[in-house]
Amino acid sequence: MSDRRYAPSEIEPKWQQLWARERTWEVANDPDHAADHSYVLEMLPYPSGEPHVGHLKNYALGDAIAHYRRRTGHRVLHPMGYDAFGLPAENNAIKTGVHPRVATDKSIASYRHWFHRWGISIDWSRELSTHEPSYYRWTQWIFLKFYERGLAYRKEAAVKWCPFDQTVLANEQVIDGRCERCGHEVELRQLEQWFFRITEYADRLLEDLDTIHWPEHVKAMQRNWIGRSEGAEVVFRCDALATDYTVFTTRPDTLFGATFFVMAPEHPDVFRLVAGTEHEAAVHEYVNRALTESAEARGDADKPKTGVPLGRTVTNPVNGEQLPMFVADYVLMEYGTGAVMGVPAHDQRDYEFARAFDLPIRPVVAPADAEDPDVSEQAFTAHTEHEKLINSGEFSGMDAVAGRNAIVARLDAEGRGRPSVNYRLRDWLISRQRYWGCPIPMVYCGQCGLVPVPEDQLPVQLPEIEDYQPRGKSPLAAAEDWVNTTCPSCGGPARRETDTMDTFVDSSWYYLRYCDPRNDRAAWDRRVLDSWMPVDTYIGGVEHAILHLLYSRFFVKALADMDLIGVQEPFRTLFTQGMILGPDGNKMSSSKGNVVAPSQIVERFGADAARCYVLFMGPLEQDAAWSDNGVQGVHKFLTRLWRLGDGLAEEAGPGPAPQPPAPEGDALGLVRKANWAINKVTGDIRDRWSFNTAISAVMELVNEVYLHLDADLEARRFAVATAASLVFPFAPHLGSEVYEQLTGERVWEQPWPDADPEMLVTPTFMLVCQVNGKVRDRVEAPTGAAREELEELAMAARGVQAHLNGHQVVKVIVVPDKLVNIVVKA
RNA sequence: GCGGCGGUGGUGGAACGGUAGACACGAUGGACUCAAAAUCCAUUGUCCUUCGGGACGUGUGGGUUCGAAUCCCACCCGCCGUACCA
Repeated sequence: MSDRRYAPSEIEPKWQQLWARERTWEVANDPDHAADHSYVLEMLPYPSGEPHVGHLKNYALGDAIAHYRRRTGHRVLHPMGYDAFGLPAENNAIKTGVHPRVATDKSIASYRHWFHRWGISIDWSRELSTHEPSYYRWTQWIFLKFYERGLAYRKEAAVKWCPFDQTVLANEQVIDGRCERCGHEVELRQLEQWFFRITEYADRLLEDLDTIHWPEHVKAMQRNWIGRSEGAEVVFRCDALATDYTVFTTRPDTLFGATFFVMAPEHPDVFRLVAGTEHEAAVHEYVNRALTESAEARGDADKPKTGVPLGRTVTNPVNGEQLPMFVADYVLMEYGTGAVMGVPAHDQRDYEFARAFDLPIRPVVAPADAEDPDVSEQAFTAHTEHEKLINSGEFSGMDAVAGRNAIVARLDAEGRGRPSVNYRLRDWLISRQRYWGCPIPMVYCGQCGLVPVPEDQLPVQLPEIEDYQPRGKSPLAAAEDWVNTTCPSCGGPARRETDTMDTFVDSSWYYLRYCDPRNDRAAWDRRVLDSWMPVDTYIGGVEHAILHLLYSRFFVKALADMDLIGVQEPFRTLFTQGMILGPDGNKMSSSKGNVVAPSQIVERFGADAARCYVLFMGPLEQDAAWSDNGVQGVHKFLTRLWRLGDGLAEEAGPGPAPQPPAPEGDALGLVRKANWAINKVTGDIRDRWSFNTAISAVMELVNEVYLHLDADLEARRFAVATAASLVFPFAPHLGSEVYEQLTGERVWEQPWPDADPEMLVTPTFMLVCQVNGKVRDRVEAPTGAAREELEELAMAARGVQAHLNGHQVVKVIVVPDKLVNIVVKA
């Protein structure tokens, strides 16, 4: 072998330049032949600084799939873009005065550079960025479509406000009562804001989860987030004010156990109920304190129950009892109707409230094996068909399920209630009081009111400003020249909407634009779109499980309802990759000083080693800690493969490397191993997303060649060419290099190899011989031998004989081509 | 609380009812070197051993099975999501 060395720094740029020059990965739209289309997509990056190792894993993973699909006969769409609007760039602008576009574009250039340097097979002709007017023009167009259809609307509501970022947030962006961006506690504010009516799609978003191939935990998170509860609405009348109050309950079976009634502090009727009474002062004080408390403190389930009486009563519709009314902060305005019936015997929160206020606790559901439930310590919450109703008038004696249905049916008949479904999901608040986002294309006219900007006047361009500091309203409000406009309807003076859209709006449809990215007459051509959609394979981090992934599903359903797209779901198959942790096992962060920069790894070991290593670390969906030794190990493997290729090129020169016709001895062993590897790698990629074991199979093949360096040349050439071909999806530069050295061909133009079935079986195998399930020997046996023959061979095996010694054979289990288990009596 | 996912060598992990520990890291010994790096070879679950082999081993306890890391039941521990959601 020569003393030349594997030099990724020379090999890799060579192939990268060739792919760029020849535009190898570009794919033209061809809606007439949609059948073989495959859309492989990784979540688009938010460009900030340089890409990190998580990006490397994400794109290496998707790229392997894309390469595999291409070589199995698909036209593969594999595009790239940037989610370019957003707070970090804007906050940076506030600090430095540099326009967010400048910092963003710089970062995009870095990401673009590294995607090239990693050799990711991207169709660069479709590159897009959400901050370009050519993109956000269509974001605005979709907004107008939603507006037309009543899916975008403005309303005043109690919304989450981040005092640090000076903007409102969507529910999904509040984590544990804090802003997901900056970590500050959010406040509730009563503001008029723009919403998307995602709640209208709650049921379909829930049901259609059954139609897509997504990880169970992601589906579970979406189900939880949507939070569908079945129950009933029940009307409680307050005679003093001649007002009906409706509550939502999942436990109508417990209606006879209601002993009080509670309203949320935000409930609009609270002050009216106490106006002019002795309770007025106390209620005002309580409500004001509750409203100023932080969301986090108020949300603590462990804190003792508090509240104050309203001095009024409502009538329980099932038995006419008068229930005392309270206001208490454990009742939330944003769920249900903002009022609940209190059933202390069967709800733990009501139980705690009743104990604190010395209210009666009346059990109405009993376990199957007792007269009464034990409510001396806590509420009794079971309510299956095994529990029975007690103290419930004519319903006493029924089981809890039948009783519940009967009670709801009677309320329904009397007009005092009905079956009902409630959701936890709230409408999506999309307006933001910030600069660096997509302008909302609406104007306010003194004459005409709220007027949409006509489609032919899009895009509403984001104006240049100098002061990005948010002051409780959008910095855009200061751009007077821009704000003042004319009404598209009457031509009179009007003012533009100054809020911008949540950046999740931008990323809710980018995968549609990739299909037809240069179309300047429409957001997309419907035929082209339908030929690519849905995305066949979508890859990204699990952190988007209920933000981006739910919003995108909503978008597609809404667009489908407007007949703008032909699918109901955007992403047929989803794969969520695990995080790469720092070498210390912690999440990478600059403050911990455990950040591994891909640039350094690529410099030391090459892009192929970096890519292979992140896929080899363990199962792709799992988190895994970075190990420098691990990368070195993968680099060693690639070096060994390269040296085999280099040596064979010197020995034989380029030419076809087919499977030799009738190999024998070591050569046969190599040919078999190569076919085994083809079979293993193919299955691992196609059926299991098991790239770590796929790569280990190629390692085994390479090791096998090293153990048989004196085998026939043709067998070695076949084995090494096969290894290069199989490693190509993971290490495309090295795969291309070795394959070309051996054969003179471009590996990506070769079809994915097929295993020769004859080479997957051997004439003999090692028969495992067990006695009572314990392995006692292994003997060589002919493949396909009859059960009797295998039984005889096993019986005769030395290790078996030693353990039979006189015991009576009770039974013999034979698994053909695998094992024999002899069962003996002890 | 609720929902989801996991507990296998010194480490990351293989094995999806049939040989537990593939592949890799680390470690130990050796070869090649003046030396180091690189490379190559051997050994590497634990404990016994007369060196043939034997016993024990996949969080714990039961069960199903000829056979269980794998399936079932109960429990313990860990991670992730979510939570006064009525």
